[in-house]
Amino acid sequence: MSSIRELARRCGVSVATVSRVFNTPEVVSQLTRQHVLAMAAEIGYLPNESARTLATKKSNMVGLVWDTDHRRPGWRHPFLQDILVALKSALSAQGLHLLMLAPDQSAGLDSRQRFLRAVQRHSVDGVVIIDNGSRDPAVLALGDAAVPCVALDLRITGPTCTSITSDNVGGARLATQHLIERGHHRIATITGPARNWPAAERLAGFRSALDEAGIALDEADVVAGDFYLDSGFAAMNRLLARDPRPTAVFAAGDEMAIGALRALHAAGLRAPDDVALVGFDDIEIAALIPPGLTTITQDKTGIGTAAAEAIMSMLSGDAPTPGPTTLPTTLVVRGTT
Amino acid sequence: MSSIRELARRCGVSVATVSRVFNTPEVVSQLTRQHVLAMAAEIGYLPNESARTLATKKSNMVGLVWDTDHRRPGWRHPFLQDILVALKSALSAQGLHLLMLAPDQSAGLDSRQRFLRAVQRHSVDGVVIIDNGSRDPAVLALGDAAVPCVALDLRITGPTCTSITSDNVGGARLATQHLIERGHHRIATITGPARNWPAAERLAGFRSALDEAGIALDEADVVAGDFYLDSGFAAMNRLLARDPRPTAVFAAGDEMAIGALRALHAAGLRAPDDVALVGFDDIEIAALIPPGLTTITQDKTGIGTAAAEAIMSMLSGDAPTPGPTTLPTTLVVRGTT
DNA sequence: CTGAAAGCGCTTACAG
DNA sequence: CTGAAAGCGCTTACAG
Repeated sequence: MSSIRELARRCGVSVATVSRVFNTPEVVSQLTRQHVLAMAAEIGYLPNESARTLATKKSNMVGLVWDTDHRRPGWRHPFLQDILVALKSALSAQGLHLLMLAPDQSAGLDSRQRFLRAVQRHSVDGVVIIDNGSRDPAVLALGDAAVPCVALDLRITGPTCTSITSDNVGGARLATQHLIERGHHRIATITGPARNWPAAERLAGFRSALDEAGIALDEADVVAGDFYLDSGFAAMNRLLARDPRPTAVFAAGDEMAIGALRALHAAGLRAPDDVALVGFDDIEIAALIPPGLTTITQDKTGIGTAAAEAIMSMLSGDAPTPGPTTLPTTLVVRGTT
Repeated sequence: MSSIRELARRCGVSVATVSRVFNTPEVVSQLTRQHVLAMAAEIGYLPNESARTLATKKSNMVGLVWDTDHRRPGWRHPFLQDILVALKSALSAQGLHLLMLAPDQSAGLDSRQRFLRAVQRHSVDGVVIIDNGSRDPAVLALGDAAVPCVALDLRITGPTCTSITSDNVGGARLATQHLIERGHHRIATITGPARNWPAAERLAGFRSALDEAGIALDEADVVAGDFYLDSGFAAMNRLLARDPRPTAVFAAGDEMAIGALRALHAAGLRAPDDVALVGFDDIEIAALIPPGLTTITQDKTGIGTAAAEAIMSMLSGDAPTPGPTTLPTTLVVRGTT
């Protein structure tokens, strides 16, 4: 609460000097430095961040654009919490705060402007964007903000923008190849929403692995889900209704895989004997649900850390990585294959 | 980027007038208001929040104190994400941003000061504290900040502080009574860490329900876990080693309950026939893991919303609710009982 | 090594 | 309904 002026007065120095002991201590004499520091501790002086931001144009805050409001009810990022922990930890280690922005509420804005304006008003040093799972890429307008910007699982363009995502193509290929190695040659897939970037990549990886193995794909074996459990259930039911039915299924997300597993059980079938199943994500449940879901692991902590590093690298003047940064995925074999 | 001065100049009015059209529009003539607004849109003027905060001492930011760094590795709040979504949504609806604070990095601070200082420097309008699961209540110093403050699952004192938690006593009683109604009279419990507030309450609820039913409790049937899966596994093994063994177990957290279930299976036993089991939390897995975990539901969204409401109510001048605000818990019966 | 002064971009009594 | 002016709490050339 006590201001720099008060502290300066008590120390008999100018506010400039006080400012220097907090910002460029090496430039002030040891004696005055110690005096100022001691007095600061005594009266509980703490520099006001708003004033600093106003004066320096640097806020030490990274904006987080995460649209919790326009979501379909029930939407839930499968492992956002893990990403957030890693992101916040890495940022915190550098003294950067993470500002979860509320969309600007001015009347007459389309949703894609609301976050952009919130970003601009707050002098954040950078922004990280998390896929909101909505069909409306409200958020892409942020490419226009002249601020370092990293998007997770979302394509974004702009001179200060970059993206981070898992190796979805590679992961899907691993999953598919694993099924092939298990001897399957009639392999179906349950996909995510067509316009979702990771979903598209996983489908592409699936196709390419099949192709490479010379296995033909019946398009009726490609059934669309929406990443939610229920859609996996429904999709598996459609697959089971086929005659003959596929002997293996690659579900492009663990939640859907678990829905698919339920459909199997409901039909009196079991994995892997009747149908082999592999998922994608490696969420906590995957290891816990019997017989254990074979799946592709995303490096959740790595994603959060990479996002922080991308921001910080741009903050220190580097150009953004041109293409998306892709994190390795790995196969973890459990009971369903 | 264009400042209020620039906009004023272009409109031929004073900066005071421009400020008024954004803050108290009803006080300026319709004509100038429209003119200013139009010009603002044209040149892309947006008020600078740091400057506003500096001038008004109100930041429209709520600080979030969530210590991701001092956690034991692997610690993971079982449903923080759900709380966060609700909290952020409710805050956003009122135009409040959520600032995830990095602890102050000044040398020579003990950890309990770091967050307090971060709070003080940022002129946040309020702060919400999330239990960091650490034994060191680093965070309790925040009771000293002269700022509205709500803590989740954590006791905090101070003239501007209040707490929010689930009805842990009531929930534990429900769980225990349910077991009693199922005919059990030898009921054990797996507890959380003794100094954890919800853990203590759940144990108290468990005891009181037993008491009320005139059922004696062998203290060897109270075994301590730490809320993690592995501790549930270990605890159940200890319980199974008893002779005779308990016929029912109340685990004070779902993760531990799932660990307990695994221990059961590993011993070739099943729930509910050999041992009945009820958990606490109702995390996603509870419904998914066969045979379905009977548990106590916490209102995760309600907790986040209540936190936002408590803050906002204090922001509008109300005194903090004196005691902790307690959210109802409910029993959901599934396959393990 | 230190100080005086201007400036960062806003808000808000105070007059009119 | 509007403007001139002081003030919010800092930083940073510029001099010395």
